[in-house]
Amino acid sequence: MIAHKIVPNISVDCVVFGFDFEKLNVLLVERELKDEKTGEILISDHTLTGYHIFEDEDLDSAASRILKGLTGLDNIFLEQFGAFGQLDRVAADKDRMWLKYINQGFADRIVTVGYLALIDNTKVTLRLKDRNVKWVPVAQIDQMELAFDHKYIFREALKALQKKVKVEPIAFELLPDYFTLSQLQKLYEALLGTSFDKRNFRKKLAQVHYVIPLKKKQKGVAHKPAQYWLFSREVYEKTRKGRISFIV
Amino acid sequence: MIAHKIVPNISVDCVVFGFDFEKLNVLLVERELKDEKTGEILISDHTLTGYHIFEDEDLDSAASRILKGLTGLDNIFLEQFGAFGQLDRVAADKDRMWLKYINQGFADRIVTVGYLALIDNTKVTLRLKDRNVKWVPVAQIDQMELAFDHKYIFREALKALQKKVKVEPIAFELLPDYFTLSQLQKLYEALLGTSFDKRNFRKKLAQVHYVIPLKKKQKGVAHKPAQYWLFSREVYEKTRKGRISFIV
DNA sequence: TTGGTTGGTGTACTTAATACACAAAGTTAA
DNA sequence: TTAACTTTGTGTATTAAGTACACCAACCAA
Repeated sequence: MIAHKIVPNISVDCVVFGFDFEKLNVLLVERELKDEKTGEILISDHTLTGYHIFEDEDLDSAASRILKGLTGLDNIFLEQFGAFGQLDRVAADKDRMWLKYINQGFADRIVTVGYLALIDNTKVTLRLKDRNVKWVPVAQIDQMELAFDHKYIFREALKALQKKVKVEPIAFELLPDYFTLSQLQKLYEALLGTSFDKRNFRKKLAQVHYVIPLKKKQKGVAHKPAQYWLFSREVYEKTRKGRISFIV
Repeated sequence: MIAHKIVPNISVDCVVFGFDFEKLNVLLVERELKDEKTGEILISDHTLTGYHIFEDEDLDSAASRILKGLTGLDNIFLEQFGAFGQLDRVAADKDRMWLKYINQGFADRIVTVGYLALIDNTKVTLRLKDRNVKWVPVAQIDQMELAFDHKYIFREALKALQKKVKVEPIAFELLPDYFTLSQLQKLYEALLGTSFDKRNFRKKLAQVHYVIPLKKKQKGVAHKPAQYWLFSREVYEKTRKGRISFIV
């Protein structure tokens, strides 16, 4: 493995969303710092997943690299949603202490580029050397303590996601290759924080041709088994109108 | 005036749009470099308006500063639409030559944050010391030579603008405080590259309460004078529904 | 066999989108 | 002063989409 030189004042941060068929979750990394002598816990909170870009890589590549490291997957949905450069974004005492502790030659002033990542929970087992990674329900983030300006960045990511989901069929990135319509509806409800009428939701889907029924059905469930459906990006690209929309 | 230290590898670029009641224009700065001895023209093309950020300012402040210098105005509509960090974005021969010539200690690798700016043409006279600034119709940009990756950045800006305009009432930023409905329609047509039926366009506007008729009328025009209207952001904020919408 | 659970469907009503044509109010030029 | 020119401003009929709402079907478990 080649050693890459980092750019000390530019990073990317990925806000990784996942859906567990119940609620929307974000991926956070635990951050803990103990006093070497006393064992006192100096820092205990969470961060988004991010790192500095390398001298020899693009922004997008840096984000892909980070996600690959985290999930083992390429081809994850990944999209910029903003750049964050507030003067004080890494200036809190604990954050300075942390940067000093990890001591990797980062600058005092860091601009970070935020990436939205949508992943299919069912395909992935997370890993990150030496660090604990976990899924946290988005509704809980407000009560949590996050490093740097990561809470702000998370909120912007969520807003961007909610906006985008109304206008483009990206929600499917959060589902397995095939899924039931109830799962899809629950996902939209989780994403947008609303609820839909089942019949109307399905009527709307019927207008669209890129959600396609399979022959397959659910098995082993204690109720009428649901049909599986699939999202076809190909059909979407071919049939999309200039108009806005799809759902709400 | 205090001397600010620049960040050598981070800049902002503003894509400034204006509307002349006929078509949509972008603001470009002429870039020319002559050989000192022979007088031969080495570079002759255009750039967007941008500059490096200072050590002691935010990204947003940097963009505001640049626009203030250009237009004399604060309170211009200004919004990030992307960060650009391709490895080769400042690597073309002429661009390297230019950076060497202006010799201000910029880095080889520069990440720039793109800002969309919408300005009311009627309020502004442009200025930029030592440089020619001009409005260029967006339709012409494809045939022009632009510095760095500025053509790409411009295209991304236009896409972002077109997307946004369908969903938020930002087009009004391009018009004077009061305007006729035909002007508004022409603006939407210019922005989206489509055309609308006059009656349907007005019917749609009538559903919305934030475009408000004034008592004033046009004067001195060689036809039936049109009524003036005004956009009220206040009414917009109060009456907006969660739903998407407004025009096309 | 019953009860529990989720899946899947249709109709009536309201609201928005689209297509389309002509008289009114001003200026200009003969 | 009149006629020609130009842009403004308006309404209706038709089609498409959004909304509100209730019940039977299919499977499992006990």
